[in-house]
Amino acid sequence: MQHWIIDSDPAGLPDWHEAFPDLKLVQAMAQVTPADQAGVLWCRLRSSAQLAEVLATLDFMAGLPVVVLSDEPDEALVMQALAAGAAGCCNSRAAPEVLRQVALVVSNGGLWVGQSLLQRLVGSTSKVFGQRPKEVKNERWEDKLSDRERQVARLVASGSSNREVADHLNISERTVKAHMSAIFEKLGLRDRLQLSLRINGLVGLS
Amino acid sequence: MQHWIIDSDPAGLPDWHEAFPDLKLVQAMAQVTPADQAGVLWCRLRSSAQLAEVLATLDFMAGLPVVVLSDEPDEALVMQALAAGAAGCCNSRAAPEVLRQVALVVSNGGLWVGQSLLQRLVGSTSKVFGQRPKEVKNERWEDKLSDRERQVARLVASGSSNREVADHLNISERTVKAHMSAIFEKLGLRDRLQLSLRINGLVGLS
DNA sequence: AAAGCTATTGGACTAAAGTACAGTTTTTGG
DNA sequence: CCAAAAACTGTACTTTAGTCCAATAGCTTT
Repeated sequence: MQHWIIDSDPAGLPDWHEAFPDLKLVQAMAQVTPADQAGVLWCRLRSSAQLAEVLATLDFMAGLPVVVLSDEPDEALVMQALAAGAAGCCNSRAAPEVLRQVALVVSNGGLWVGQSLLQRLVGSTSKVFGQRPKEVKNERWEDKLSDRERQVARLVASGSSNREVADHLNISERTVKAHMSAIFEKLGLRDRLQLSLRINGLVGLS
Repeated sequence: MQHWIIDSDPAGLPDWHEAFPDLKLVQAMAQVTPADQAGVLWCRLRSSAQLAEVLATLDFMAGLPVVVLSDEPDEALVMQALAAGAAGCCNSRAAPEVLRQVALVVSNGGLWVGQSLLQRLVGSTSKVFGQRPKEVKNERWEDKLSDRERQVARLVASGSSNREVADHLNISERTVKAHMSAIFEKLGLRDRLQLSLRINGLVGLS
């Protein structure tokens, strides 16, 4: 899966690189060479004026689903983007795992709609929105792990082998294993597949 | 993760058992013993009149998210269910992998909204809805696998080990490995984690 | 300063996972 | 009926994954 991110800032955001180690960060549409394989095209909007420009070129991105990244997304923007053919719209500073989840959904033909928007669409003060999130927040996996463990967990959950994680973080494979054991212990899991389900399980609604 | 399904039919549907091998199928609310661990409570509606009855008891199901199963779900029903505190509503005859995906979403505090409803909520004839699904359908993983391979793939993708799959299907572990090799070959994958991402990747929108 | 958590790594080991090669039986379609 | 595909199984092997025991070093809290 190939990820193209278009942003006027050549450095992009750190989380992007963590979310997609093999990301291609470019400054203009023209630099996007439509690969034959599957992928996602992300466009960061620096101003709302840019929206029209971006959406106008969506048609040229033949196979790739397009996700709009905005620093201050509002619901109107999301609606516009979706109506114009984008597969989703989310905050530029979304956590790496959220970005990966968005990628999973849109690369399979789905649409990504954030929970806040969905809440307005449904238009009710559902008990679920009011209550469940709190219960769940008490057992967010992120809170149980150290920074390094979280980093390892994300890479593994996205399909990397221990060897690949080790190379990517410049540590020994042995250390990766140590982190994995700690992760399993802390989260009460059995293996990396369960970890993936735990981390990627919260998909579809941000 | 414990799954309780309430249905007046003591046998339930075959797909339910395939989706959740360790499912607890009961005939009445009273038979649901709220386990301390995480789980999902599924209620099958046999008539729309049952809706009020079911929703009235939602409050008693302390920790468990509730998903309404309907043989003929319509958008009004889904809206009612959500507004009353249900975490989702889907077709009783949904495919096993869809059920599992619903489970993943709701057990993590999310809401499940089907694509058709979302489409109406968004209220536009988005290009994404019109075009992408067709492209994607040409490479649906289900179409590339045999019946048995599909069955194995689903179990593995939901976190089962080879041994567990073998026991569940009453075949040798060796046979499971054979199926796995065939699956990897046909789908061009490397290991079971990639398979899980491929299968569970389409999450959040049915 | 001592205690505790985190990051790091090593050796050694057990257990799964995955592959290669080879074979039988059953099912399916022409 | 025959051919092809699918299902099933075995032995043997290589590679990952995961665990156990042990150790060093940095950083934080009491």
